[in-house]
Amino acid sequence: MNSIQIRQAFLDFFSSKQHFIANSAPMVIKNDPTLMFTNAGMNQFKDIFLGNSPTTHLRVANTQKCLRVSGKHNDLEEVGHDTYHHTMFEMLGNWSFGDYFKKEAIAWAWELLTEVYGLEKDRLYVTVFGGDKADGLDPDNEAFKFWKEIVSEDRILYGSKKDNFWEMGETGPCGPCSEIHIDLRDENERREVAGKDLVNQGHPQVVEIWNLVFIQFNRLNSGELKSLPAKHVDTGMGFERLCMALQGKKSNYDTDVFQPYIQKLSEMTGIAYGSGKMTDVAMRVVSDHLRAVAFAIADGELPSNNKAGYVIRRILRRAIRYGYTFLEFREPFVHKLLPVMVENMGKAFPEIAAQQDLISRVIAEEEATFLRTLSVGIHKFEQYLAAHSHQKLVDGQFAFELFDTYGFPIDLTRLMAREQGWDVDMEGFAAGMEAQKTRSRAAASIETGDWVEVKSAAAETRFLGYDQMEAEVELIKYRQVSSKGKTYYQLVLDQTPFYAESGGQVGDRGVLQSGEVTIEVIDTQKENNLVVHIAERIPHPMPSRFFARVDEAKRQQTANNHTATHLLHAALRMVLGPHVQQKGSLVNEERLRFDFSHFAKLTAEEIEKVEAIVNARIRENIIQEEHREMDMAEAQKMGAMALFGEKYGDKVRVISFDKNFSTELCGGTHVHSTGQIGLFRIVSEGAIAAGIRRIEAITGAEAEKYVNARLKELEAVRALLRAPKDTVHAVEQLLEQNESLRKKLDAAQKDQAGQLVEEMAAKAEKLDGVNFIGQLVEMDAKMAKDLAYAIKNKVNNLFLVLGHVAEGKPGIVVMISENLVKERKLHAGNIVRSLAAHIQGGGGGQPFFATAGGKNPAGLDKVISEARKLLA
RNA sequence: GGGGAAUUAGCUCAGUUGGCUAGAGCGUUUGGCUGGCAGCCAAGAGGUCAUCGGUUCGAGCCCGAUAUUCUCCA
Repeated sequence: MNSIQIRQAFLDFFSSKQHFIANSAPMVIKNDPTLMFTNAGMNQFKDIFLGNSPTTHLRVANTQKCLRVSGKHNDLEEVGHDTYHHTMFEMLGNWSFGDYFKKEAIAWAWELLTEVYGLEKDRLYVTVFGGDKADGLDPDNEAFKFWKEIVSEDRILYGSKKDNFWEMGETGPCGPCSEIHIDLRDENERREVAGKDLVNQGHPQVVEIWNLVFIQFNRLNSGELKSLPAKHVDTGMGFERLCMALQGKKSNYDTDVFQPYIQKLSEMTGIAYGSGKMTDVAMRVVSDHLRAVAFAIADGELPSNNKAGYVIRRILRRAIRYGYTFLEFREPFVHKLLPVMVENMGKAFPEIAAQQDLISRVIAEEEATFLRTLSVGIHKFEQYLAAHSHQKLVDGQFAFELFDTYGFPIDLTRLMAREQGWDVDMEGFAAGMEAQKTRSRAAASIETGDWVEVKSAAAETRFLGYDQMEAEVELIKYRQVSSKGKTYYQLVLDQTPFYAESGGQVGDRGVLQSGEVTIEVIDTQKENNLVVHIAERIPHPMPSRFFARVDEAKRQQTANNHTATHLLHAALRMVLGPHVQQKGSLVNEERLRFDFSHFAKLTAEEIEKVEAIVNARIRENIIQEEHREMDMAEAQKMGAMALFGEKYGDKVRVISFDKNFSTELCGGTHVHSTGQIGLFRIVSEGAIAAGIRRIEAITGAEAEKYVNARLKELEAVRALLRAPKDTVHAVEQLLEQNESLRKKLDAAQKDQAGQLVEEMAAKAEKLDGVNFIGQLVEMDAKMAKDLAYAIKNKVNNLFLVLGHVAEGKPGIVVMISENLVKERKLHAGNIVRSLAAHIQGGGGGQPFFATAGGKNPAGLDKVISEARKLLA
C-alpha cells in the first residue's frame, strides 16, 4: 500500500463504522496563549472533553496535521539526525464522545491493523494500564478483558502510570490508555530477544503505533479523581510510523511519505541517499522541514521575527542551513521541492494545492533573504579573521554577536573556523546566550496579583455588544497586574457590552459606573477565553454592580472600518481574482489595514476600481444580514469566505452585506447598513512579504478629513501659481525654469569665485620663497573653505591664512601647499590652534588644511600679522 | 515584550580615536577602438551620507529622538 491508500483506508474504515470524517484543523492556533501549534489530534476537540461545548457528531475520525518543535522528546535540533523524529506529522485518530467505549475501540483498532492493513499478528503487542496506588486506581481489567478476546494473553502487558495513564494537564479529563506496539525487527533478532521485552524500551524497531485513550475521569484541583458521566475515546496513530510498518521499512524516511523529496534532492545534487552520514541527515532535515513550513504557510502563518512566525522561520532556516552546509546549495532550493509535495499530499490536504503558488513564493523569498544574511555573516567573519590573525581563536563574544545580531548560525561559525584551523570559544558564546536569556526573562516578567473573587460564576462572560452599548453588569473577579513599573487592573464581568480584541478588531473603551463611582475601561482583551476589562485605577471599596457603557463614537468608527474591510475584501476578489485571500487585518477607530495574497503591485487603475466598487456599495446602503449561530456546513453553503479548516463543531457567526457580494465568518462588530460608512479611501498599498500585499484605508470622517486636506493643499498650490488652467503643466514649467536658472547661477557663481580667486592670488607676497596670502574676508566658514581650496589649485608654494567673519562670529582658515608641508615641516592644524588664541577660540585639522572658530572678531588682524611672522 | 545591529550613487558595499570639497565595483550616458564568450579604452552624469534635533572651529563618523529593515531571546 502506498501512503495515500493507507490514509484513505483509515478514513474509509471508520466511515464504515458510522464516523463523521472531520477536516484537519489548522496546524496554526490563534488566540491560545498556551499553544502555538496543534500538537495532537485531540486539540480541536478539547472543548468537548472539557464539557464546554456540545458535539454535533458522537463519532468522529480524521487525520490531523500536527507540529512539534519542542518538548521533552522532540528538540528541533535533533530532527533528521535519527530516522523517526519529525516536526510536522499526521496523526490518525478516531473519537467517541460519550458513545462507544473500550470494547469497540479495541476491537476496531485490531480489525483495522490486522484485517484491513494485514499486519502480522505475531508482531503486535498491547499494553494496558497496570493501576496506581497513589491515585487509588486498579489495573484496567476491563481493557484487558476485551483484549483477551482477540489476542493471546502473553501479548498483553501491564504498563505504568507514566506509559499508560493519559492526562490533558494538571487538571481536567484523563484516563487509562492502551497502546499497540509493533516489532519490526529481522527474524534473527527476534529469535534472540523476545519482542515483548523490548516494548517501551526505546528500541527504534519495536515501537508504539497506536494509543487508545479511555477518558473516564476528571482530575480536580485537589488531585482527586472523579468519574465522568460521559466517557470518551480518544485515539492517535502516527501516520508516518504506520507507513513504515506497512511498507516494511526501517525508517519513516524510507517510506513513500518522504522518499519523493529525498529522491528529488538526490537528483538535484547528484548525491545518492545513503552515501554519506551528513548528506543523509541533510536530506531528511530538508524533506521534513519543507512539509512543516508549507503547511504553516497554507494556514496563514508566514515566516517572521516573532512568535509562531519566528518558529516557522527557524524551521525553514534550519533546512536551508543543512542544504547549504552539506548539500552545497548556494541558491534557493527548498521551494523547488514543493511540486513533489503537492503531488503527494495535495489531495488529502487541498489547502496545499490551492495555495501552491503563494507557498512557493514565500519560501523562495525567505531562502533568498537568509542566503543574504549568511553572506553578510561570512563577510563579517572574514573581516574578523583578518583583524585577529595572530590568535587562532574566535572570541566567544564575537561568535555570539554574529549569531545574535546577524543571525549567523553558530555551527557555521565553527565549521568555517575549523576550515582555517581556528577554534571557537564556545564557553564565551554560551555565556552571551545565557545573558541574553536572563535579560529577556527579566523584561518579560509580569506580576499578577491573586484574583479577588467577588461572585462565583460558572459560564464565561456573556457578550451583549452586538445588540447594545450599555448594560447592567455584575463583577465576578478582579486583580492587579504590574509589568515594567506600570500597574493596571483586570476586571471580569458576568456579562458585558464591551467587545474584546479579536479578529483584528481592537477592544472597546468605555466606563463602568456605580453611583458616584466611575471606572474608566481603557481596553478590553481576551485571555484564555476570559474577557478582561482593563482599568488603570479602581475605587476602594470595589462596588459589585455597575452600569457599563461603551464609548460609542469609537465603536461606531471601528464598525465603519470593519465593515469597510469586508467590502474591500470582496471588491479585491472582484477586481484581482479569487486567489485573493485574507492574510491578516487590523481594525481600529482610525483606520483599517488589510493583508492579502496577491502577486503584483496594484496599478493605479486597480486601486481606483476597488475604491469605486466599495464606495458604490456604501451608497447602496446595504443592510447587514447576521446569522449568529450557524453550522459550518451551512455557512459554507452560503459561500462564506474563510480560511481553510475552521475548528470542528464550532457554531460560527456569518455576516453578509448583499449575499452575492460579501459573506464572511466574523465575530466583529459591524454597521447596520453600509451607508453609515460614508466614504472609503485607500491611503497606501505595498508589499509586506513575498506574495502578500497590504492596503491601508480610512472611512467616514477620517476619509473626509483626508480628502479635504488634499484639496486644500492643491488649492494652496494653485493660488501660489496664480490659478493656472493646467496645474501640472504649470509646475512642470516651473521646475524646468528652476533647473535652467540654477545652472546659470552656478556658472555665474563659478565665474565670480574665479575672479575672487584671481584677485586673492594677485595679492600673494613672496616671503622666503613662499607665496603668502593673509586676508580678511566677509563670508561664512563654508565659503572660506571653498575659496581656500580654489586658491590652492591656482597658486603653488602657498601659505594662506583667511580670517573670516559672518554674523559676528570670527573664524580662521589655513591652507598650506603639500610640498611646503613636507619640506618645512609645517602643520596647519598646529598653526591654526595657536592663531585661534587671538580670537578666543580653538580649532584644528590636517597638516595642509585646518580651520578654527572663536568669539572675538577684533583679534583677526592680529591673526594675520602673527601668521606673517611665522614665515619671516 | 526585551536586547543587538543596519540605513552612504540605480544595485552591492568601503569609508580606520571627528579633519572629506564622500569613494570602489557593477550598472548607466557619450566618444573612440574592436568580428564574438561579462569586449576594450577614455570621458561624464548620478549623493539633502534615512529623518529631525544636539555637541563641536569642523559631523557620514559622537549623543538623543523618530522611521524602516535585519537579527537573537521570551
